[in-house]
Amino acid sequence: MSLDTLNWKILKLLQQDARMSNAEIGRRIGISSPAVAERIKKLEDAEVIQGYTAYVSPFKAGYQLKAIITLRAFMGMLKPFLEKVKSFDEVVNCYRITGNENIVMEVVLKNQKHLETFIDKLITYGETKTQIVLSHVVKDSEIKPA
Amino acid sequence: MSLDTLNWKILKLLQQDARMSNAEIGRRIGISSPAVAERIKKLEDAEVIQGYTAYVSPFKAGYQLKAIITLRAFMGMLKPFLEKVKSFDEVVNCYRITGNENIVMEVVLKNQKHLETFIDKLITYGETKTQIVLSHVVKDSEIKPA
DNA sequence: GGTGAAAGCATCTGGTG
DNA sequence: CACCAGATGCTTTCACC
Repeated sequence: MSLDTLNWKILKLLQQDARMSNAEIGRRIGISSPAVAERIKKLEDAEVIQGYTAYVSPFKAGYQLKAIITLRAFMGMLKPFLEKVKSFDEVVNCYRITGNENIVMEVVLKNQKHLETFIDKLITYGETKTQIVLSHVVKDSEIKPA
Repeated sequence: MSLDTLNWKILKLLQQDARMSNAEIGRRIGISSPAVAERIKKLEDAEVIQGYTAYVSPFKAGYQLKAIITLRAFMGMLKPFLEKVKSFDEVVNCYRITGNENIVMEVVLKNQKHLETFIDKLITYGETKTQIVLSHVVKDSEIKPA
């Protein structure tokens, strides 16, 4: 998929505001709205754009705590964990990584008690390390031309 | 801000597809489109919804590598780093955390060479630990009622 | 990539419980 | 106060160039 200047301008605008109308995008980058629609469709079909999402504040939604939890899975427990983790509502992001530890997760929690019960759910799968998030310094910054 | 059942249904739909029209949302949850528009506006004003974004595949955009980099800042280098990190295009997310290490970052990189030059940029600020992401098991899962 | 007509949508207004 | 219904102006969509 060729990402020319125009496509990158569209990606930039949609990353900044996914609900911007095609007409408005067209006005800003100097093409007609059908042309914008066509380009967006191709970007979606090529899976350059994988979806559009509203960013809901976990804090405003009742999650007072954010944490980074690292897991070092016990022998034979990595596969079961990878299946199970999808069902944990607390886990916003989960990465499988290289190194001594196998998993890094970003989790949201209601309070300390919730953190405690969540960690208890993990101990069957492996050793955990928990780091509480103090602030979110950079938040889903936009992908730029490589 | 009160998050009733209807508001949570709207949040769910917008998290799944931020470009869904108000009319379509209204059809699915059983209210009129002006009512949807009004509720969305209030959710935005209360900063429950903090924005709408297109998810662009880093891989399709030319970033072959993803990594989790942990930084333990040198004495007096945390503040300068927190200022500087916003300008690093490679950093998609950056958290300040509790514990021995001060910072966790999610970064996207073109290739190993790019990883090397990026780590070089960090060594003035502190000690780094790099973990290459093998797979993204859970990706920005939606926030659910707490 | 543009244009123009038809269908659909957002938004404003006024009105109801 | 939250919602609905109808009118108006944009927007999307589809034809075609």
